[in-house]
Amino acid sequence: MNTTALDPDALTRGARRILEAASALFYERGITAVGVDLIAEQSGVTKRTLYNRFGSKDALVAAYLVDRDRRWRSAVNEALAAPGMSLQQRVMIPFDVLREWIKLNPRGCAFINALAELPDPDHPAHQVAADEKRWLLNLFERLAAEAGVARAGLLANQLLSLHEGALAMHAVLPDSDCATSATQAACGLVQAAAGGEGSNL
Amino acid sequence: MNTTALDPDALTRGARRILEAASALFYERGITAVGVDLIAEQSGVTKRTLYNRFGSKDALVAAYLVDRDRRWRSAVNEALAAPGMSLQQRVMIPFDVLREWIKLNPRGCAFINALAELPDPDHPAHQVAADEKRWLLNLFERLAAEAGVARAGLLANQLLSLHEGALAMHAVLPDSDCATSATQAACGLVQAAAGGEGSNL
DNA sequence: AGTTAGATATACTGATCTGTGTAACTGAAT
DNA sequence: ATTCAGTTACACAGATCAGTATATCTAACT
Repeated sequence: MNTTALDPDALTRGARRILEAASALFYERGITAVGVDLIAEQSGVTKRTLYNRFGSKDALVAAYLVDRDRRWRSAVNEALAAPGMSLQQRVMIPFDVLREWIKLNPRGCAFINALAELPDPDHPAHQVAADEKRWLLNLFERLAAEAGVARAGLLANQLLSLHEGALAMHAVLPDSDCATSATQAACGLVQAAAGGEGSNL
Repeated sequence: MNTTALDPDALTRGARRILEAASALFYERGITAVGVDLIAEQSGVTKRTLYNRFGSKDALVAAYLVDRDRRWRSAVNEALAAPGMSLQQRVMIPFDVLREWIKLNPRGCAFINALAELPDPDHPAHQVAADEKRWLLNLFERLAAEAGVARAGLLANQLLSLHEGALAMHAVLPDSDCATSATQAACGLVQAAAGGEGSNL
């Protein structure tokens, strides 16, 4: 009920276990296909506790997406904090994170998948998904501008499509290794836009 | 029941109306969220007829995806038949189709969306989705090879990610116009890979 | 010691969903 | 004229699902 803000450590023990179980189940099996009874059972918690903590399944879905967004941004921000990278290499960081991320998340983008099941634009999931993509888009633009790219907004759009496409294709054609080839393409686009000539891969 | 092959015109009047209604509803609202009662009502046909024609909801879902794949391939093949295009321009044709396609299909890729809701890898939808993506991947590779690209397989992978990413992003950030910027990026990649220098956009 | 928040246990409601049973109707082809 | 595939109308079974009711237990904080 009070978890709308989803303060990182402000969750009770039960709420944390519910969120962990729900995250795994929602991502692996889909949101509509997973019932609250299964989530309660998998998290070793009563359904009553689930409703006491989150209020409704929709609110739990929103909490799942917000938490996932938070974890993903943490991974990107952590990689951005690594020292000794050129400005052009820094633009590529989301792709470096992506290649690791898909190893543990082979079912594509959780936000795209959630929107597929939740057509109502007023569902909180839509805002969370849009925020996540816009955050990455803005990050690409900022990093591109810092690397001296003239039309950083355009390049950011292109890198976003490459990034999201590679993530989605891994769920359908995991053998095609789109993440690696997309990284190479992104590298080429960045170099062309920045006017450089060194190779980063 | 006999519609597993989905012969184009071998459908009865009722079956065709069911498939049309199901296609619109599944794409716009999601598969699990749409019940067979609603499909029957929207198509002006009895639920009994629906089960007589398609046997089960899962089979109807498979027919929906196969039909959609067929319509999309027709659009691409039609564009490929247009005369007077350079070999490099031909590699870009799926992107030209995409920019038109998303105007009537703003909810992203129906196959990606379906997989999000159907985690069972044995569901026929998985095969249909994989076939659709592999067909486009092979088409990109063939067109790239015809345009004189050396590593056509690598370029095809990159173009696929760009294409699918733009399609997916249109569902989340429709204002970002990823289809146009992705087309430009694809154009640049094709030119760089083919060693040419003319602009196609 | 007493209060209180968090959690347990279990049964239940009401709605929805996929799929079936049965009987009758329609229209076209043989 | 008869046959037969396609369809209608409608009720119903069986399962699942989100969410609630009620009463009890536990552990920490004051």
